[in-house]
Amino acid sequence: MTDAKANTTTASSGGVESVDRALSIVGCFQAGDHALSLTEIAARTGLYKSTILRLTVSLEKAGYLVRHQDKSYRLGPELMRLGGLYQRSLRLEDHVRPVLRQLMRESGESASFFRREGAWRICAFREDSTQAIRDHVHEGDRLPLDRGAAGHVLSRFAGTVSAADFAALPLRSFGERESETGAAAVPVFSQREGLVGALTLSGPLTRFTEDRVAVMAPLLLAAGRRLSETLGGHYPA
Amino acid sequence: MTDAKANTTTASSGGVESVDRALSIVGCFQAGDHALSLTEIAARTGLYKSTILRLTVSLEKAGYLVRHQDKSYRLGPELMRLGGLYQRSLRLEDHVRPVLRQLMRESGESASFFRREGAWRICAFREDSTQAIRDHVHEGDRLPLDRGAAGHVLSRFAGTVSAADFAALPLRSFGERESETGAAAVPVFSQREGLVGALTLSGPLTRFTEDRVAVMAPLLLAAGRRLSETLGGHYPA
DNA sequence: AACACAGTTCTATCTAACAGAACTTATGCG
DNA sequence: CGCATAAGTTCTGTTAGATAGAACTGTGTT
Repeated sequence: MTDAKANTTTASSGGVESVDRALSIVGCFQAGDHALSLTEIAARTGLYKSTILRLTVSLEKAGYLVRHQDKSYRLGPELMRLGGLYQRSLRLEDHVRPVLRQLMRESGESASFFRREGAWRICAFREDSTQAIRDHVHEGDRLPLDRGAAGHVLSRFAGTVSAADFAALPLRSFGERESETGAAAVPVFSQREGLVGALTLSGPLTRFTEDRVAVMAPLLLAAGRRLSETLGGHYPA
Repeated sequence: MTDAKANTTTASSGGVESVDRALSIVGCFQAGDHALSLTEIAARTGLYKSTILRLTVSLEKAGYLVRHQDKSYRLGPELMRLGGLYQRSLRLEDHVRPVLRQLMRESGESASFFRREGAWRICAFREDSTQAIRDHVHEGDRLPLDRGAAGHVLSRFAGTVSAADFAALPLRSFGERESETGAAAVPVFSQREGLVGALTLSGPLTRFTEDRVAVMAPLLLAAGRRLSETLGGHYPA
């Protein structure tokens, strides 16, 4: 390898450059971006506009992007199909959703299920509270692993776990990831994978006081235990 | 090289081949496929295994695919993030308006989009015909749910739907809600909500004869299907 | 009218994507 | 148990085709 232009950000081996670039275009859409202009995409990715124009033709053909009248790019419907497929391929969903729904009904607060994904946690499933004031997290959202009740659960119950760890459940957080939000969370285990995720109840701090959380605790623990048993994992007796 | 101009034959033109191929790998996952082997992917896409191996490195890096212990490929979590983003970026209006405009241009009649609202239906969006004689409904108008083509659609396609229901599309009404007005309507579905509304063409009975409506029918059906697909819902094949 | 800026087209150059053979594990089957 | 066959992986010479960047068009602003 005669060293190429100074440019290459990824540099590292393997893969196909044009594919990396194309996916970086899709990837530069972040929460809140409804539409991005060619110039904006060029700024975010560092690619030449002509290159983007070429790559987006392929992305449009595949339905990953849609170009609007005003020349702006938006994400395309194929992503929804694939996102749905991904979720269903984890058959977790069938078991988790009913539990979330029940948790939400019993507690009145939003119930979510987080999975670890590298150095992050993603909200795999969620049942929103029906109350007017609630926290806003959506399925697919990626949150930090080191903040929030669910984050702590995914960190602490990843390896071998002591009885003391279970005694501390549910793990709580108050105004930690977001200043106005509180949460309580428990782990979920399966037969084959061990820790698969964290069940959490979350909402505004005004409703997440120590007292209130103490009421939610047994609901969460029961749900975590029940779901884990369904998946073949188990809590200590 | 010699004369570049001549070589316009394949004309699959535009786009980047390696990106097309990479996306065809992701695209070959269909409902029910939890995991695909290298060989299976090669069979479905027609690509060489070595090519797939190279391309999948990029797809894995981007989180579009995950490779399991057993060497099988599964869809990756990035797809869920993007799918979620897509759904939230859906502003119903952005997708409905262009469809209405096209419907109106193709048919020459006023096109409207109705949503159910309790025991009523309201005209959420509308594109008026340019003809001098036309029916007069405005955005925001509240009409009865039990009269008119769009009303019937919103009633009949609300719950579970049979193939026979689809065979009857578009639903028609002649001088029903208003003595001088006729209409034809089809349902629109989305991924999450199911039935979201009804697309309708309406105008004076003098232009809404059985014959004329028969001409509009395929336009409406195509529009309903297309819009539904954009929103992640679907018509039966 | 002149400017600035977004989007688009075009092309010579040379990278890096490709096909296919060769090789190394796994899996089945008699 | 061992032979057969298929799955997965690595390697390489060739050249297709992806790239960078200049040039161009169109649109809105002062």
